[in-house]
Amino acid sequence: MIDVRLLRSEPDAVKAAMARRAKPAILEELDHAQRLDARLRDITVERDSNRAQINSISKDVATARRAKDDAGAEKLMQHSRELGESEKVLASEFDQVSSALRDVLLLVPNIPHAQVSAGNNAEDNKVVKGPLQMPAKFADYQRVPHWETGSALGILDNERATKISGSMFTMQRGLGATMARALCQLALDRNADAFEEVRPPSLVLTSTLTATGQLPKFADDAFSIERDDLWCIPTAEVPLTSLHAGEILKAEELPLRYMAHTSCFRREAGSAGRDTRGMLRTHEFDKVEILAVTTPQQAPEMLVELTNRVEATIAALGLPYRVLEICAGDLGQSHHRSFDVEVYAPGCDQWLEVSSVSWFSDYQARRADIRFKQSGAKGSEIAHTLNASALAVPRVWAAILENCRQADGSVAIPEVLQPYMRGAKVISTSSRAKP
RNA sequence: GGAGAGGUGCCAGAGCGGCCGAAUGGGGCGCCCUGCUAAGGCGUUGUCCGGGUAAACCGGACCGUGGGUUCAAAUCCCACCCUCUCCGCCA
Repeated sequence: MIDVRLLRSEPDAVKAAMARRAKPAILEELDHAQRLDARLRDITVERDSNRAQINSISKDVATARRAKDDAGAEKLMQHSRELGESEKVLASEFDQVSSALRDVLLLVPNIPHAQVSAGNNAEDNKVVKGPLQMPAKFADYQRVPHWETGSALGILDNERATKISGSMFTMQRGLGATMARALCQLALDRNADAFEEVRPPSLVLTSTLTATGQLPKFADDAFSIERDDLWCIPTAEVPLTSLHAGEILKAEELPLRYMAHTSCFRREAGSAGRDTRGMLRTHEFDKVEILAVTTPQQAPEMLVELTNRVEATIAALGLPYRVLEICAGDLGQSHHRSFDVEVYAPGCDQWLEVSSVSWFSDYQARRADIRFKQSGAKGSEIAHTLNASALAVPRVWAAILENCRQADGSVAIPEVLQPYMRGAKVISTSSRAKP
């Protein structure tokens, strides 16, 4: 959520920055929010002074009662009753306007960082690094989509996954399943030097999913368990961000760094029928997320650190990759600035987004009410949050199957993964799981 | 799932419907005393919103959450949430 006070004090600057998102509807929302805010302040002033009168009369009533002046007390009470009536009106007006304002603000996206490049959509995102580790030429045996290699080797069994759970679910088997787990272990180990490992709940409250920005706008993208009013997390970002919701942290404790390996659940409502083969788009997948809570000053440096960490893991796997900066028009709802790391998959001839490294400024923290306090200082400030996929399993798994496919149809396991795979160096038909 | 107890400030813990934003103790911070330490003395110690150019200051809100009663609610009533104990069930 953006700061209403900023909209109040510098509306033109806010609107100019927001216009870069290239979505005119946002500017209308901002106008609407401004009008509601002005109205809300008028009501607040009136309501508070009305209440002040009631409070003061109540004290006078007590004084009169003590002085045995019942007639005087009765008169004061009568007056206060009248004020009470107008308070009821003011209070309901206040509730109405403030919840209307909140509803609008929840839909308003974050303000893009000044350095975010201009652009209207994904086409305008610029490659800021790479491609790296890209061979001059791919062999024909690398030009095989992972779903073909996966089923030939018996490590991807989507037919049965679909039988069990319906479309867009996948299942890895044998060394395929082992490799999925190995990737997570690798990502955790590579970040354990600075990030505390957390195993958070996978089901969360509506308020938790609202804090990170998925609700109310993107309700269709999340699985919900209506009977219990719970939601399946689309990413560990959701519970990790809310870890400190409603808390006031000490400035000297920051930055806080957390990582978590969880399943992620996505309805992919807008993408039905897209990327249906293989593992590129699925309802459930595993991911290791890294997340930081920082002061505003620490955030830019953290953004660089997270990007470096994500990149280093992909580099260690030996995969071809590049880094893109997301332009203003393609920036996610909650994002202040972000970079995508993409891996090239020769079999399906696509650059696959394997991580989005994002800085949310105070947008999520304001929703989640995460603050920090400088020791000795009065008051508190809203914290900043940042996060990244340290490693999202399916697409990296797919990219390995395609990049590391050998002439004989087997897949060479990247060296950094081998220690997590009981020493296996290659996945071949001879290591095939029984049907 | 059943029965009972409870949720108050950084912590512990008190709180007849008005004099309670809240006693008291501990902790933290500041000062004093002391050669150092210990002990002691005095003071101070929440968050949010609005007004004010601003420090001062003024008004409002907050005692699990949401409603209600009342001139007035931490205190009374209702619902919900959470925690603890016991029973049941169980990976």
